[in-house]
Amino acid sequence: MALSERRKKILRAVVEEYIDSAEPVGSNTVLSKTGLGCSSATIRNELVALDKEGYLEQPHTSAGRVPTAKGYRLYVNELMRERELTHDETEAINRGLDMGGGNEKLMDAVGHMATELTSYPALTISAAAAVTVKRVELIYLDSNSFIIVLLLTGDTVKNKLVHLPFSFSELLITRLSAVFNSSFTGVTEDRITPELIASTERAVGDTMGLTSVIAGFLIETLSTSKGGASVSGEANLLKLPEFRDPEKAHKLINYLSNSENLASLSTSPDFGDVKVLIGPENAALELKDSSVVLASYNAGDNMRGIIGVVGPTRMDYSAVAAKLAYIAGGLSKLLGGGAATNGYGKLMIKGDDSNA
Amino acid sequence: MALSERRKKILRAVVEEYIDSAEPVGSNTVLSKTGLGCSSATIRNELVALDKEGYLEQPHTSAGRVPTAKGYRLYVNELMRERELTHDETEAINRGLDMGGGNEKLMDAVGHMATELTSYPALTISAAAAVTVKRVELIYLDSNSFIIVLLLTGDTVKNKLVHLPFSFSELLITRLSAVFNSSFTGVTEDRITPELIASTERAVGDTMGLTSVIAGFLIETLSTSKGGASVSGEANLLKLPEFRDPEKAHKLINYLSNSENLASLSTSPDFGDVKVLIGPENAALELKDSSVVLASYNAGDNMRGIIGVVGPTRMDYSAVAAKLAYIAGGLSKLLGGGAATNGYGKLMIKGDDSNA
DNA sequence: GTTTAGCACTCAGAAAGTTCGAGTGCTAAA
DNA sequence: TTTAGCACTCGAACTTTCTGAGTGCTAAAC
Repeated sequence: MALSERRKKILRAVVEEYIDSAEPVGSNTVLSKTGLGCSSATIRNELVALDKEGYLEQPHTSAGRVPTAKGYRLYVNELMRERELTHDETEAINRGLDMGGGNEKLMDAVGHMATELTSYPALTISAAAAVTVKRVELIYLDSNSFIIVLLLTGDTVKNKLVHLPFSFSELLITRLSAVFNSSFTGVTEDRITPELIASTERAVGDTMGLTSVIAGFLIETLSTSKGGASVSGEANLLKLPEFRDPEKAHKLINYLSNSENLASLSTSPDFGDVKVLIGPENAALELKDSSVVLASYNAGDNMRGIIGVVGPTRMDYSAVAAKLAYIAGGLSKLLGGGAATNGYGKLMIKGDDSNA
Repeated sequence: MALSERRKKILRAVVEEYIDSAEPVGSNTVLSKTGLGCSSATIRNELVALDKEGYLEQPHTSAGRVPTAKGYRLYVNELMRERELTHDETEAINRGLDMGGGNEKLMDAVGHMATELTSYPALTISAAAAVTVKRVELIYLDSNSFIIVLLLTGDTVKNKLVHLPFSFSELLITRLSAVFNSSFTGVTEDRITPELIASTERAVGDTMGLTSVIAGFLIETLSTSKGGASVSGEANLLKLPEFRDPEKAHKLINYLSNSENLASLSTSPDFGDVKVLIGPENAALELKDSSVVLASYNAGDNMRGIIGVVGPTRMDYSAVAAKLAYIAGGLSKLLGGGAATNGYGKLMIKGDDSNA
């Protein structure tokens, strides 16, 4: 059953007020916020109705109302006013994205920026469908050491300095370089078999195991480059009244510091959209009292990234979603070589309605 | 004035009990801990004396005693029993150090290990006297892009993929490579002047500004490689009773998350030793209620690193110091190509006695 | 049927009061 | 110098009281 206009207005007022104050909202507050031309008694009647329908609840009789997850859901889906970013905000984001640097550094910086902008912990997740090596370069340093440089899909560059206790010739390194470029490029991790390594070893006449060293680094690099997740700004939780109990904060922070947990957040197939997961909509127990807002972006070369923030259910969804959408749009443009499907920074919220 | 044997025993008992329990220690507890053959009244008399001399204090009349910074200082300098690491502990550390990986990754891993081992936030700081580039390699990819690979003193390798909106020849890249290797190696950041860049540009016939791009990356790399600091495991503070107030934890975490703050901790010229800074001995206001334990190591090539932990003044100094000393020793061996001055893992505590 | 004034009622949280006991300092005797 | 003994202190925990924001209901007004 659809809600009357008035009830919607009231629900919106309760949600927005509660987001601000973190305290149960009473009928008088609603009255003054909505400017509805009726008395507080009327509002109370409406509140009872919203309560019955499950959009609001009371922490205890004779307290004001607090939105339920269902209430937030409706708010996010229908009631929320789209928040335009200020010029300063878009400027700040553009500047932040501009600073270049390696891929990982960029993600780090983006995470910090999201934290800065929203004052919630931010998370960045990236996942590649299939990473392969595009180019292998070996740099001979001296008879005991050389550098491996790998160019991966997604234009990430990885390197490693190898130092060995025995000597080898520059010629061997050159030969290895050529062979690796012909046999190991465009190949996914699982295709680098012991057999391939052994045959390469024979082909190049490597009796010292250099081939395995290099192949080992390839495998390691490919497997660690498949994706990653990190958080920043966890300490911001401590400022929030819902985490007045350090125990609670600790639990959530612990959960977030495990990158496997984070990675599991990325399952949702949203692209170019912003996704909001409210309280119990989260699969993880540790997030049942919190909300997560995620925006995904196209990182090129079949890579997909997600940037998000975690906060209390009482979160300024509208501002957070707008900021993340803008950042994600910028990243798509920067990395994916094109705008996101919905256009750069266009806010298009898709919720998880399964629980609503 | 030197303390009598009995008073030392009592002081030690108070400190160790308080480290354990975080609660003021009474005369009866001391009695049962020391097994001293006297009555609690005698202990009380001694406690009053220790109180008068400034080693202990009472949170309020009729509470037990708590060590002062001076008390901890004496404990650390004279009373503390050296803690031997268990086989499991040394094993764990050795394993942790073994896992190789790039320099930064290693430091990250070491920080996490220190956190794991001590359950306090750990910090890693590194500082190089003068970083220079040992070798420059340019890898031509296509007419619009190439990779810069830099080998720095300390055997760190840095790279960057450069993508430009105009074409250049492979020949130019090769020439640039040669010139950079001859003119820019062994040179500190401040010696890379606009004049040098301009003359290089002329020498190599670069009209497109590639030289500046590469030199810019050199400068950037040299300046960011001079040192760095990072923290891990901040959330561990939340478990401690002294940080029951989230506000307090937040302040400290904030302080620690600023790497400049961390860097300023490294001023103390200890080498191969473990340094303990107790509460007010810390220069920073934010650390006045906390203690910091630092161990430094030789990272080779004139680089010096520090690994440390931050915790409440009530910290198990002996265990923490032993663990850090062992880690630092291992790092010296691993990176510096030799044992620390005091031998691998030998514990040698040097305090800051200026305030004692 | 909807709205509103009016009022009794509820209940968390603050404030004030009470109890409890660990631990003290002091005294006087050993 | 040590110790038994004892009055005293004071925070922590628990109880009680007070307060007021906010409710739900009723009955009259629109």
